[in-house]
Amino acid sequence: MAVRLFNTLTRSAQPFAPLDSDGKTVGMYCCGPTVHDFAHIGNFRTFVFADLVRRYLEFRGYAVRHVMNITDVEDKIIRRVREAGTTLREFTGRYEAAFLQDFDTLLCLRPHATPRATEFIAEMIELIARLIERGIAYRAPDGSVYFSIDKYRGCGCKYGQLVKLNFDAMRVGDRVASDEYEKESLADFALWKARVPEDGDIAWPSPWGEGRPGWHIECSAMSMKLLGESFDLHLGGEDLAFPHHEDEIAQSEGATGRPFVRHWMHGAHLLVEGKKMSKSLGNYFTLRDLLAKGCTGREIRYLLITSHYRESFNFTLDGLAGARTALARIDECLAKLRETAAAAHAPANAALLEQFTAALDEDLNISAAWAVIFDWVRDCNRAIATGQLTPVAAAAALGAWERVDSVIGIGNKAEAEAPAGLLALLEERNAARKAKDFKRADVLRDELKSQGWAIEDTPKGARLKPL
RNA sequence: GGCGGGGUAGCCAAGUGGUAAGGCAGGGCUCUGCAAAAGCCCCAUUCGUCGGUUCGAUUCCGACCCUCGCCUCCA
Repeated sequence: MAVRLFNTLTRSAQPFAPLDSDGKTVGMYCCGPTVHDFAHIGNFRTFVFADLVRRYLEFRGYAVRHVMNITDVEDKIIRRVREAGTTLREFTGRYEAAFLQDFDTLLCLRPHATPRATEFIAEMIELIARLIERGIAYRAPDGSVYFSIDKYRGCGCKYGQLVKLNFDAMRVGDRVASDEYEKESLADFALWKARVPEDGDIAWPSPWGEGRPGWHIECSAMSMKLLGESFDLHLGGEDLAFPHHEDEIAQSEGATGRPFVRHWMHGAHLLVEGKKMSKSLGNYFTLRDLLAKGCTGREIRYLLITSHYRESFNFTLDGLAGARTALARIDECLAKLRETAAAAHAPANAALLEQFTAALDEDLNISAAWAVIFDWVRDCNRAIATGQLTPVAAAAALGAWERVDSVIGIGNKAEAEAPAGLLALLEERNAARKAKDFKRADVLRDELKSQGWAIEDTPKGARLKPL
């Protein structure tokens, strides 16, 4: 049994096998954020998807080296730095910190490296120089350096590996014109952008004069520097397939003459309330907007990984409410398992793990995996309800859950401890109930409720739960 | 216009050439002083429409309708 993953290069799911001779080490690169604003929920779908890929490969025994870039120089950033009258570092530092905080909130594992574009300018210049040396890139009269798709093709390389392209039928829109500098050919793209007055002091020296890198070159330079000229996995949102990833392939393979990435994976976008997210529709949410509505990172993470990564997903506030209920069901089950297991120990239950693995091995069929998990929850609940679950069986179930959770990463709900004063009120209510003074008991229940705690009367006694 | 995804219950969402997972919502029941919480059970004769292939189609093929994305800012 092998992990099968869909590869955009072949448009089919294929068995995953690392390039490394040990068969264990995996290099994985995911296109990270452009730090010009707070990231929105759609951005995070991609990062949670990448986190899931990494966690699952680790679950399957691979040693993953996960790299995610931070794009901290780019047109929009430069404009906003100018508008804000601040420095590049100060501006991007603020949003980078916010991004990483959001990343943690969503319970994503931090990549092993998060290189900033501005700290790899030398590597980018070196890569561009190699392309010029090979005759694939050229310097335009304005001082910018462009990648020549014609020359690249002339070397026997293929442009258009990820997306089927028909350049003749391509619509030439306004956006092409607005990005036009002095390219030889329409499809050529910038490797190095010559400094213009609007750039202010945001520029670096290079053999071709002052300027700044084009957008695509950073990912080629940083991924190859940190993972090698050929590596296993490259991930990103589906919109990046063209031109960003196509151009990355061209730059990298054009410079090295070697295959760049073996396996490309693209996450689909999400809709919000059935529509494309847009500020004017009022369905544009940053993670922070959602947290302000009172939901947790854990709930958002759950919702983002309830559906398959290659399907567009409809993110709704209703769905978010449902996420809370669904997670509570899992939490309840786990709490009861822990109570039943007590001090017992046992190896992880194999049945759950087998089914879970079988589901995710098929191109990360997470929906099928959730079905396995919820079937398991129901089975556990039934066994507990009928008193048939032994402490050893409960411990085995918990052992398996721990493995499952290493992949889905929803963890355990933080067990909030009620303040002593409230516990005293709870005791008072218990006494009142015992004395059949239900009026008094209900008053105490309301009092606790007004302080944000609900009473749950269980067969084993009353307990407090935050509302 | 070119290319590529989708349309499965009230909502979200898997899946298969042999008769439809799971979650949420809803309904019933158990527990409870009552309630809440929790648990159990129920909940699509049917998979966008129309044709075709087949013993059999939601699944394969064709046409059509609707929808989303990419086509050099983009997760």
